[in-house]
Amino acid sequence: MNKNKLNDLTFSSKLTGWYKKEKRMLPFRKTKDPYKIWVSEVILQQTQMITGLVYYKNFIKKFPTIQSLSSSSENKIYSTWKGLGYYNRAKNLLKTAKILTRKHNGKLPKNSKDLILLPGIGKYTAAAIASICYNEKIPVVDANVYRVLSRYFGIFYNTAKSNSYNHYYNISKSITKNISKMGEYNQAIMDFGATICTPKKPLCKNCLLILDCEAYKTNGVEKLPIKKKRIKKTKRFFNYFIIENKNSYLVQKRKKKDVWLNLLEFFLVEDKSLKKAKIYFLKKLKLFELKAKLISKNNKAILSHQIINVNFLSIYINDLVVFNKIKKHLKVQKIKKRRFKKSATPKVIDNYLNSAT
DNA sequence: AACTCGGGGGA
DNA sequence: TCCCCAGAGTT
Repeated sequence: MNKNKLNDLTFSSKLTGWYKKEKRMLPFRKTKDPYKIWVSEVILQQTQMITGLVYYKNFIKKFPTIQSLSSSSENKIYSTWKGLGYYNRAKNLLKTAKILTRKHNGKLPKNSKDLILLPGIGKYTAAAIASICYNEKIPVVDANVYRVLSRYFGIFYNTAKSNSYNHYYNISKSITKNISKMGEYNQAIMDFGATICTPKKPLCKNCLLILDCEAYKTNGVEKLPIKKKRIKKTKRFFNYFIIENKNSYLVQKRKKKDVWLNLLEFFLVEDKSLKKAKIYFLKKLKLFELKAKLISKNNKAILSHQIINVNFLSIYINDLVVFNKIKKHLKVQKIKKRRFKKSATPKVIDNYLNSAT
């Protein structure tokens, strides 16, 4: 992003100017009652305005004050919350209401540091309540902030990273130095994000910031913010038993719907524990006098969706009769070593074969 | 740092 | 179907 833009304070001024004219009329905008702001912020966590509004009205009607909430029961609150989801929010509202009645003279703390100590009030909600109700100079960081700032300033920081909150918090701090009404600014950027700078099909034509928007300039509005969910790689543990005599291996073709379909491999026992795999293998053979000798450990196959740890164990069998018996028992095929080397095998097996010679 | 917690809106 | 939403708490 263009660092100079962080010193450009017109962004925040323009935004609050826009907000004064264009803000949505919402019930909790008519009040600065910290209780109502708190309830609205909790309801709107991960919840769109159109969904949350009805619940907000019902909730305030049933529980108009902290006292009425704290003296209620979990069941009664749940019935109001029914269908909204994230039920811990309701649970924590009650929990906090009781704490407030017991320890805080029945009122919410007046600053973000104390607010954040309460159950269900995290970084965002603490900043929202403190700035809106008490004009504390603390920016909120929510999904709207990620979106609006990343687009306007051209920020490619991955919002899926856990540090993204701090990243955007610091940027917000530096661009709001001239803002005196922090609560107004916070609501402005969120309202703007919800109505103009929307996730999909943003209304750029109605945007007063269009001329300075980095994403718009580069035709990349809908590409921001960046949210790279990293694919979680499942860990697997392959233990290959190399059953061999002088010239041949016993091998199998991979059939199941899985990685390496149709490739040739050694006899496989998939188990996190090498020891268990060994026991399983020898038991299956009923040949306890044989020894599976570990020859190569911790080879890795790193695929797009999984990491496969591979061990190789060797069982050398001179006796051709025994060799064939095992072949039949395990339902595997005999193949010349030279030929196996040329066959299509997984990369880890290729590596093994090449390193062994 | 990754998981889990929900349900609805909208494309 | 998938992505997204005025996040927080737990492990």
